[in-house]
Amino acid sequence: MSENKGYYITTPIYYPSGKLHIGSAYTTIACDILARYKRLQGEDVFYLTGTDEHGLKIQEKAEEEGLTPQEFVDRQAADIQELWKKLKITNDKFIRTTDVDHKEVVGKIFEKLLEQGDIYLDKYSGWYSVSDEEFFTESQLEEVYRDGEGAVIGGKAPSGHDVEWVSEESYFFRMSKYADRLLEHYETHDHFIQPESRKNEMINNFIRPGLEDLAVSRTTFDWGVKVPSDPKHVVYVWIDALTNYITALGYDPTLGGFEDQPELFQKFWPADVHMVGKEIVRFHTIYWPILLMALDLPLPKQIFGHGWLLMKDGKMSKSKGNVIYPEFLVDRYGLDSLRYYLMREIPFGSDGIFTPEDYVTRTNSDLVNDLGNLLNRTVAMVNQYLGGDIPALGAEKNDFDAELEATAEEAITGYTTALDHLQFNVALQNIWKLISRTNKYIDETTPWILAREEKTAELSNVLAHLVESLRVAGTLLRPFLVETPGKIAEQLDLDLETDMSWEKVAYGNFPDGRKVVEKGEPIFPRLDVEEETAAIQEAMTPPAEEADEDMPWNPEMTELSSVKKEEVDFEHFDAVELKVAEVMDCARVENADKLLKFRLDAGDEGGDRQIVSGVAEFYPNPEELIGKKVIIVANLKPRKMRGEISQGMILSAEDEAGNLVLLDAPFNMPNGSIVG
RNA sequence: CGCGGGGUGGAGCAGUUGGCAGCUCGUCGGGCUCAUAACCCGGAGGUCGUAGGUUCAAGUCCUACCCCCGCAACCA
Repeated sequence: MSENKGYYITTPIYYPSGKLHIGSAYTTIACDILARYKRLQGEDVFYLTGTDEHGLKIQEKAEEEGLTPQEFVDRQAADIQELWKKLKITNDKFIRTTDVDHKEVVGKIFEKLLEQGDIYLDKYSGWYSVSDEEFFTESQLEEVYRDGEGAVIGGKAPSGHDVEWVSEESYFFRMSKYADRLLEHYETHDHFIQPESRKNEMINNFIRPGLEDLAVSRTTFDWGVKVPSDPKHVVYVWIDALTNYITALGYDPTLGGFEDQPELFQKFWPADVHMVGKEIVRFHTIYWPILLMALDLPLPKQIFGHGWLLMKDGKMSKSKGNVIYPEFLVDRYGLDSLRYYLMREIPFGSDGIFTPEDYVTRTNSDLVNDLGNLLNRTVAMVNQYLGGDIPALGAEKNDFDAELEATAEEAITGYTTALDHLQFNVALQNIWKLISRTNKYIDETTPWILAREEKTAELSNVLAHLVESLRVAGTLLRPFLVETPGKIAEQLDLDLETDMSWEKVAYGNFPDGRKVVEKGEPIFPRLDVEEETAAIQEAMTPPAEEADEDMPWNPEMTELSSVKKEEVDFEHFDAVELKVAEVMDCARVENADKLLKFRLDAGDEGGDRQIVSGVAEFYPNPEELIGKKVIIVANLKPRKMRGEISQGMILSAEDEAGNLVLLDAPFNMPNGSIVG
């Protein structure tokens, strides 16, 4: 804090292959609050967020939509920036890995590491399937061919395609070289990884077993930064994406060392906090620091791996129909309600559960009842009893006053410590302690009785305490809520920037001679719990596709949009042999959660065949399937799974939610009947 | 014995170095009337996953087991 440096905070750069859900908004809002908090305290803050726009998946997505990758990411990045605008995110820069200067520096960094010998060219040896464009390890192969001496000489990929031993060129980063230094850094920097528990996970699972050298280039796709000295290679995500944190500040390895870098970089690097989701802690606490060591740059001060926002039925996913998008909540309830909920409901660092009901009740009880109503009743009383003139605190202090003031002081210190430790929910709890105490104070001092009895001095003192509590609470809320503090200021005739500054946060700084607004409008409208719960629920359920009713049906006009795979011609399809088979027996496969093995009569002369299928979770009582007639792919190449041979595949249907059902064949069809 | 997280009043969670089990919501009863059916007070409700053990004392330490959730393996 005493350093003469800026405060640098980053979110991960998001992968814009689809629409961002509320989880990314959660991270970004958290960082925004931290950024606003530090700015409020007068620190010079640089807040960075952005997008990671390269890679195979983007290339594919773009293709699907008939766009070039660049067109695709341009649109996606614009959408995301639109969202951040909507959430009033105060990032100082939005970096895109397709930015020209970023790409240029990535190339330079790669070359520098290559020159230094940290990156070397080698063969990525493995079993490669040309049609899948994918490498497999031996254990991943469906089938392994061996020669007379037992040496592996070939095999088949899970897709059934032949694999060949390919030594694909790839550049590698020497991770192991830096492992000891990394461990030492962990030990000497207690707060490097937060929360603490994630640190041991990293050490035990990844570092101690030994770091493997990291493949940092690919030749299997080309949407990315080309390696300057070897352009058939594309720089893979590690070096391309992680380096955004330094390229955003203008880092350029060809300029020289730290002292030769641009001012912006020298001012803000190393980052104070890299905020990341727990799923990418590993990349940020192992690969990234090692990369920085290789570049001879200081390491970030802290990596904070926060938890996930889960839904009642587990992880959010489109197929479960439980995805909630932030836009909806903002449009319906206002931005502050969303920001409040996210930061209040989830202890930062662990997972939290989103439910529509929670959202509504939390908003009602905290924002509407406690805070909104407190402001409303206070303003009403000042108007009714004092003609709107805000009084000064009385000279004498009774016990109620003292207790209220003490609570305010505690709230301020509690809030500060909490935020310094990134405990957003605790910080909010502290503010609400003050708000609750103030509501209680009204009951204790009963200003309406004081008014009736015309005890003007006492009454003024009480009301002065109310407005002052609101001023303090409003000030503390400034990093969290973007509209509310301003509304409080407005109703209490305060200037947000001067009267509600961090310097004046301490109790007792309410300026003299102010007047409340004549009619204090409620700042948070009350929500109807049932109605709103239902509304959110509905927003989470994907709408059914709407049919275009105006046009007469013309099948030729119909876009076959439900098709995901490439067209096949008839011959290829005809190569597949489908048959009716009867389930003679069915049981679980040992040591496998998802597998059932079926003994099937498919009319084979040699007897029954066995097929292993990953449907165990949908058929908890496998024996019930006995006697059922199913449809199988009869000429599929046999393969072993968990040691059990599988001679074909049983057809099944799967809905969007992942529910799976085996397809029935009519009972009167004899076993072995051809399907086609 | 693959790795990790977790099991605390109806729901969601706190519980630091072992010392009478707390918070928010809900619920029931009361108070108040300045306020957005709000606010304030009080009650009911928990053998802290199970079984052992250490201790004067265990949600908190030790052992075993059960269950849930991620990841990994495995889903043609």
